[in-house]
Amino acid sequence: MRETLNAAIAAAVASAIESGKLPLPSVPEVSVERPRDPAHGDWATNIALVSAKAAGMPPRVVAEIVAGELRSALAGVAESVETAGPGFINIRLSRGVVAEVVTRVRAAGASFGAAEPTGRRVQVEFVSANPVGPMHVGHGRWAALGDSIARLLEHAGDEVQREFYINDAGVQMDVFAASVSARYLELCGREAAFPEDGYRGAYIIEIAREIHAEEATCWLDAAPEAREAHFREKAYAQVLEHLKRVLHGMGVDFDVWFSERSLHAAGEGGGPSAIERGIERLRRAGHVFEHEGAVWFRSSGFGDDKDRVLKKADGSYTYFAADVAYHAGKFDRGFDLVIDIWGADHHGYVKRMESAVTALGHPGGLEVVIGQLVNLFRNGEVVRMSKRTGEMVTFEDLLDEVGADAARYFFLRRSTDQPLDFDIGLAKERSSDNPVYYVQYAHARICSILRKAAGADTADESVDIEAVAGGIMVTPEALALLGAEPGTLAGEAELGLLRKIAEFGDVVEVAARQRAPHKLTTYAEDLASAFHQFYTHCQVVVDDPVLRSARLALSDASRIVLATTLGLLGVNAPQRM
RNA sequence: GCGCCCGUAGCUCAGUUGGAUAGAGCGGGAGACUUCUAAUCUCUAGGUCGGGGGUUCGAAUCCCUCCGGGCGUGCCA
Repeated sequence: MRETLNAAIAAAVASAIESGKLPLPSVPEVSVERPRDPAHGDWATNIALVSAKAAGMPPRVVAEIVAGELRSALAGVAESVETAGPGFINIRLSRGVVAEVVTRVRAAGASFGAAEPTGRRVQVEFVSANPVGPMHVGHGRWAALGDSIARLLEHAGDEVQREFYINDAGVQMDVFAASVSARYLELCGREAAFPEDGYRGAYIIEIAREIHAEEATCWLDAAPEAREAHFREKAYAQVLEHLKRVLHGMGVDFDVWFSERSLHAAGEGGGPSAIERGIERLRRAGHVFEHEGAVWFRSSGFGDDKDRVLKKADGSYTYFAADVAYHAGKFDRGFDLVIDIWGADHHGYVKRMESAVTALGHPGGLEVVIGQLVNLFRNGEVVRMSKRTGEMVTFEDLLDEVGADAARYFFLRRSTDQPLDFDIGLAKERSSDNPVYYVQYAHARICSILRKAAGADTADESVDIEAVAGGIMVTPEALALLGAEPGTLAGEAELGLLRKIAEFGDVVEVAARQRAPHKLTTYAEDLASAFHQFYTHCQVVVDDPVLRSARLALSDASRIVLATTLGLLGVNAPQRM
């Protein structure tokens, strides 16, 4: 519809110019928008305001001229074309045209609002936690965020791969192993000094206990190096298993789990490692220099504050060097766009990574989304956590308590760059205060209506909703009954719902482009609200078979869009509550 | 000091990249179930969009400046 109107407006302006009514050198950029206020119609254009100056005429006069042309061009499509305010042209579509969206939604089903395949290959990398402990709630937010962005991009036509980068190289793994080792020795009844900077969480004891249960005391007198090397792998495997299980439990499954270690390992036939080859690439491009015994990347040449070390004076590589190699590899794998989702505490890292990707020959190929942190509350009270003592509410605890649907929904409800206050009490509440239930309830209500329409008990779970929905037959003439009584509560409720459904395509497009799933939760709540109003003011299963078919079809279209929206959020759409 | 993010109703936040009278939920006040789920709906109160300049037909939105908060600023990961 947007395209149709754009074209019609451009043509109207062109014809006004041609007939000499409008003194303009050329047709300006046309844009139509949905007015905030429904009293302003379905669509509005500011074309007259934009071009008034060039035409040397007051905006309202320009608007009148264009509106005159538009009226005849849009006969049959628009019910009215009016000028208003400082010079807007408001277009009100005829009811039949507005109601067509019901047919389009029901024909498209879950793919309503989806774009044609773009052929673009996108990788979304997210969570990417150190495998040395349980996920915290921030990881949960990033998991929900990354997965939903991936779903949005898929809906927008991209081919998407989800990847988890496992930081399994580096000193944190040694600290981890030493911590487990100390707990193991304690379990064996031996005094053991706990590492100064060790991980003190109770989960370390759990891991040690499992090893102890399996292998008893056979590592008690082993050389510390051998013991820790063994424990490191055992503990790593356990944590990785935990990560996969928790993520799967919330509906997040990765295509690739990428090990940082593989970047350090020698290449084919003992050749240079991926890290060494990555540095070599930067060197060949002329962006590497040596200084004070270290190897540097000249990131300052790409807008970074300062240059960054790749290889330390002691011969080891920085985390950044591994990341350079890792990102080089992503583009080798053929991705057109690489999206990284990082916690806010890493935002100082963005510039250097972008610099490296540009230096590798992929300017603009990397996009970093920064996810702000999560503050946990319980009924208004802050939940205190201590990193030092390891006391914390893990993400798994949170999932167990509030469930995957509420967790995902709340994580995605705020814009990405906004810190999130997560209230556990509210997320569990089964009331109207809780937006996730509000939205799901609208979906369940629709299913209940469909069951009734099929002549079944409204609570009969064995009813196949899709089959019932597929059996609803409706004619364009019937659909034109929707909103046939504007000004009445029923008529306005029907029109409001139709308009909200018609917005969906725009919402998905913007949410995908801006990597902003929170626009989906806002939309979901608006759509649910529009449906609840419709439900209150309009009896769906009425005696008149024509009106009934129209309202059933509208309910069904609402159901489909509601379910699709929730699907993009990764939240279930229950048929009964 | 420098860099990034944020500041909108009592609270938590939207605001479609410059549009019309700035919105929603919660909280406050008043109402609606013989009806397809009241986990719902209706009405009402509440604002110098942190302050001040600027850009223009038009600014919460763009530019400058100041105030206030968060994070970052390692040859750590």
